[in-house]
Amino acid sequence: MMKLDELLKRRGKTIEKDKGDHVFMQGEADKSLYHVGSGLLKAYYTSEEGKEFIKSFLLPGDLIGSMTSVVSEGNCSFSLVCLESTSLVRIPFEVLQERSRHDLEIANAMIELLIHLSMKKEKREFELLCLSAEERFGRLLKSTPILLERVTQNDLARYLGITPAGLSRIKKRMYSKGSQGTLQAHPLKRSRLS
Amino acid sequence: MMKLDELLKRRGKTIEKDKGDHVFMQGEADKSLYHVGSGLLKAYYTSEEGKEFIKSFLLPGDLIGSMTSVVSEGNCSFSLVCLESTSLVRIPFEVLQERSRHDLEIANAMIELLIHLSMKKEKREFELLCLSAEERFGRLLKSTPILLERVTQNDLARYLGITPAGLSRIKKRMYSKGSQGTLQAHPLKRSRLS
DNA sequence: CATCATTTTTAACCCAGGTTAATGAACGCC
DNA sequence: GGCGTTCATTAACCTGGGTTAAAAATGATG
Repeated sequence: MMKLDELLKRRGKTIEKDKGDHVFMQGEADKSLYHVGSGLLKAYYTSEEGKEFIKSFLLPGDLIGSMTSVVSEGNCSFSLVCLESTSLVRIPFEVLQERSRHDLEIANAMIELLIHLSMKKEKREFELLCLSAEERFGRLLKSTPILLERVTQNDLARYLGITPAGLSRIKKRMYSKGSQGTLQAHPLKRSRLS
Repeated sequence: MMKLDELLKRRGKTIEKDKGDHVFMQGEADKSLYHVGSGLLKAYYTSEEGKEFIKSFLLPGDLIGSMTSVVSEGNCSFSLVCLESTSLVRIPFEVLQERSRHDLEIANAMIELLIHLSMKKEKREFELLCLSAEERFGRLLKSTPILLERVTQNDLARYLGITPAGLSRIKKRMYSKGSQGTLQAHPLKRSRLS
């Protein structure tokens, strides 16, 4: 992992983006690994009807690749856009691959990396398959409460696999359960961002 | 990939299982890679309330690992059970890891393998997040129609993220649409297995 | 601070799919 | 060939969440 950081530093290029800028878009041919330095991004699918489905949010330290795409013959299966001004490091996947081919340490760092990314996907798959939207929201509340203050309710809902109206109802349900029940203090305060 | 096959042959152990036998169960500490030689298996999560959610079906040629688990501190996050009598090759993940550490070719085969597995997860994630149960069923119908004749409607439904009753309704809906519409010949014939 | 744009919440209505329980097919076995 | 078992379908009822559109809250701006 040390070695991979080093490689990223030596061969990667730092990219600075503003809020709203895309890093890449669904359908493009980009195959790279990105390391988030600062800011906030969202990775999302766009359906044929133009609907948006959010795959994940990315925070500093996170890694995301456009190389495990499978839809449309190997082009990017999703888009990556900045929700805040963001700095990230990009390294083409070919570089990683080429270096892996004659550097054992790099290859093993890649293995570790891929396992790490796989575990994240596995977790997401589990949540989508096994949990209700309300349970997914509850988990997010515990694991990454920061997100609630930085993404819109619309994005939050699209990440949970529901619509903003649906999310509002869930919050209300949770609050009323919580107030006469055991938990939850204030009504998950409603406020806008930016 | 050649090298990995070879390693599997040399260091892997062949396992023969009967219908109903488990290869490993959720919560166990097993960390291995399995290669399916023949038969049919299902990988599934069991929720706290005891409900079953099917992660995937495995056919000959498929690979599945118990090493990218993330739930419960690294133990298996799901169970693997045979739906038919099955033959598979098991290789402990430590062996792969250990060999990767001093064999460049093996390490690169592992990278390729992990990317392949990641792509499958990515596809599943996409389907669960972006498609309706009916659309998921439609895709399965096209990509792996064989499954329809070899798994129960219950399992099929649990794979699609719905209940058997729900699946029946979807079939009926599709059939009636199809008959006065454009496609679908016979009512997706109803018959049992085994 | 009044207005405007944006985001969030609500409400009304609808539909997909859950739940439960009953009914129907197929199969295996005396 | 009758019987029990297992699996699949159906029906009745209910709930979560979609859809649309309106209302309320917030933030930005002159």
